[in-house]
Amino acid sequence: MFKELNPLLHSELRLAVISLLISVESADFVYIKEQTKATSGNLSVQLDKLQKAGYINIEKGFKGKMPRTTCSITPEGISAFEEYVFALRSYLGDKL
Amino acid sequence: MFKELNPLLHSELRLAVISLLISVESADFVYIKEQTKATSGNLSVQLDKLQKAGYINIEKGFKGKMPRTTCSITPEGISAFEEYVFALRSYLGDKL
DNA sequence: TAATTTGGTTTATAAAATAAACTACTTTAT
DNA sequence: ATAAAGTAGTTTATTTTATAAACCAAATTA
Repeated sequence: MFKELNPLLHSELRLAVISLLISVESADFVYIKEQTKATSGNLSVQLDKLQKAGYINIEKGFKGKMPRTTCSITPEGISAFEEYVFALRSYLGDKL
Repeated sequence: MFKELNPLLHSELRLAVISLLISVESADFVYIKEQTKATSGNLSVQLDKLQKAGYINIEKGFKGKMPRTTCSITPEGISAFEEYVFALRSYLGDKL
């Protein structure tokens, strides 16, 4: 009846991050923070979880002298997102 | 960019309950428990939250001698669900 | 009448989200 | 040169949520 919703993606902020990254080659911390309106702390924690799950890559470098954290989605991240959306349908009926 | 997801509905079990109730006139505790595969404790707690939010009605009665808890969705529950689905779209792009 | 089952509720524990505080540095102003 | 303010985050602490475990009352079955 109802399919399981991947708890890693069933989180407003993590879902927003994945949703953002899926349509773009990469995005940095600051940009993601702006788009999602997350606090730095929350974003930092959630990016970590997504990375540990293998859903995103995080690269740390510098833009000039300033630190820069760049994120991109992995193939596993893409398929996890697609499965999540598929599972969601079982909850939304014809609404979606 | 990303719309806020009503946290009361952004919960696997509560979403399943609402999803179930929206397509039916009413359903009792045992039926909801079966369909959602929830434990009694979890279901009891989540039904309470939905009721306190005004999203569902809970009627307690008896079927013969056995207690029976019957739930139905309210108009507020319906519109909250519809808004939730609408907000979700902002996360799902063309996937849905 | 003694288990066992049904239909739950309450309480305790674990996990998650969020916010606050902190670190390390850079830029700007004095 | 130094202090103040800003950038880019991380870490830690607190609150909130979700889940599970334990419990309760009544009914049914053996």
